[in-house]
Amino acid sequence: MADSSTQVQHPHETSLDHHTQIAEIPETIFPFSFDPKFYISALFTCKNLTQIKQVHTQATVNGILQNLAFANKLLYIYAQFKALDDAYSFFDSMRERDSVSWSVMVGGFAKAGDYRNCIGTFREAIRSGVQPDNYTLPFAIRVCRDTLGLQTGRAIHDLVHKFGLHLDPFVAAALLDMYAKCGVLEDAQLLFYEMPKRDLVTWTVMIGAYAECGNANESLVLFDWMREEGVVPDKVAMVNVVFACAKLGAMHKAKLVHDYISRKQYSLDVILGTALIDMYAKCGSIDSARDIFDRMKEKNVVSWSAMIAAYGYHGHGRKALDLFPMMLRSGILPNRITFVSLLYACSHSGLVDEGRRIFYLMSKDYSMRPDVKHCTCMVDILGRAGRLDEALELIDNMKVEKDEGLWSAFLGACRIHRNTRLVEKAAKSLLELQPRNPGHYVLLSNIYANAGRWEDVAMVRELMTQRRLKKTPGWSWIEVDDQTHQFSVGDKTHPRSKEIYEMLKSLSAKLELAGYAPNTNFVLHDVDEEL
DNA sequence: GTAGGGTTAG
Repeated sequence: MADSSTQVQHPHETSLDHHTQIAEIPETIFPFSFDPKFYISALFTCKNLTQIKQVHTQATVNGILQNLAFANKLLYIYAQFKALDDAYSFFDSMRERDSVSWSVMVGGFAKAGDYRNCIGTFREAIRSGVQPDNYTLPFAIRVCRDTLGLQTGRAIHDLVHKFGLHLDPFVAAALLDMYAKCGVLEDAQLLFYEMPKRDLVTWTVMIGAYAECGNANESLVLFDWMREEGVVPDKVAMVNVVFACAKLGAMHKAKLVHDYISRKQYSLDVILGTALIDMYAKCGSIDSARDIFDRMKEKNVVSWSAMIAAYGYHGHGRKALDLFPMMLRSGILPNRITFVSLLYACSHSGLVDEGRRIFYLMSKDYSMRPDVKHCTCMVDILGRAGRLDEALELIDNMKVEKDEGLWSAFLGACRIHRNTRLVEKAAKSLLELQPRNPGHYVLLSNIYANAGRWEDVAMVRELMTQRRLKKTPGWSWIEVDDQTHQFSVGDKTHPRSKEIYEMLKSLSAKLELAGYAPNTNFVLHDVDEEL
């Protein structure tokens, strides 16, 4: 293999600058050259696949392919232009490959979304005895993240340890992200606390990981800690912090974080802006959300959908619907999520006809076939309005697979309208769909209890015991004056528990005096301790 | 030859 620096220069190109030379000649004519650098420059001026192939051909004729630096660049350019077939067939023909060649190939498949070939090539690399490096590993790990391939991810983590790369910031960040998205926060924590030094991206990923896994409080703790260690957050870090506030629903924190963003003068780009809209809406301030929305210079379909959804869960169905034509006028096309948000807004404001219109509009005008989420919203809209038969008809005629959420929506409607026959049907469908979910058993048992069918209650309870299922109690929390308080059913752990129960008692008494009769249908037999 | 970012039903 000739090294380009020691190779005798060809007389034709002695004093030429490669870039100007390429720019000045017609595309189809290539001068003779035997210098790989010349071909590498040529590759980076290519505007399309045809030009790349011309350089490839010329390089072949002049024997440049033997040069590994050139060959790797050629691979890279093919991958950049998403010509993975060309890249791979060339890769296959290479007589010599180094870790760069492998990582370009693995990364090429990863970026093209070809997960199977990405992991396949990675495996091939390991088998062929190449040392995986901090370039190749993150690509393979991110595939595990995107495919939720925890098992493969763990196997790769073992490899990482074997090669002593677990403290590399690129590798570690990829692993943290993978564990968090696969829902095993503990694994992410272990690795994170093992690291003596963490860079901004590592901190950012971990902040996002905690929020993602439902521990947004810890995200904010990490955010403070990160700054104490002298790591300065950037915009991407702030998006994760904002996301954590949204998850937490804590207005006090939300304001602090927004103040911080304003103080640091991070410009409100479309992503940070959208995250803030969502945060304010979920923390209860629809006006602040709208304020951000109005101040955003650039808005895309995600920002519009976020604002529509925000009005939706604040019960402002009309305002949500009004945004739709405005969005269209500004030249933004709706996506599937926009329609979910619109339908959701209808269901929470009782807008039956509008919901129906949107539902038909999406397939008629935008050729989008409603998926199970759209159908669930529609079932919810019809069901809440008491049109249970229509809702059931929609379910029966659905072409897409039915899931838990769909049956839950239907079941909710049946309970509101006290339709015992349909309630049972829905609960049984749920049970069939998810036989390991203890919640569904409790639900069915409550329904039987309600109807006085005690034998059926016993049967369902027995089934639960047999299958070793136990319902885990839910928690709720509320933020008061920068303090988060959390509660569970029958919970007496709060320091002011006594006062809280007394207050509840007096509230119930007042409600009763005002003529309110609580609907105990829904709570019957929910918790054993209360019986 | 590398990384981390926003919206969605029940």
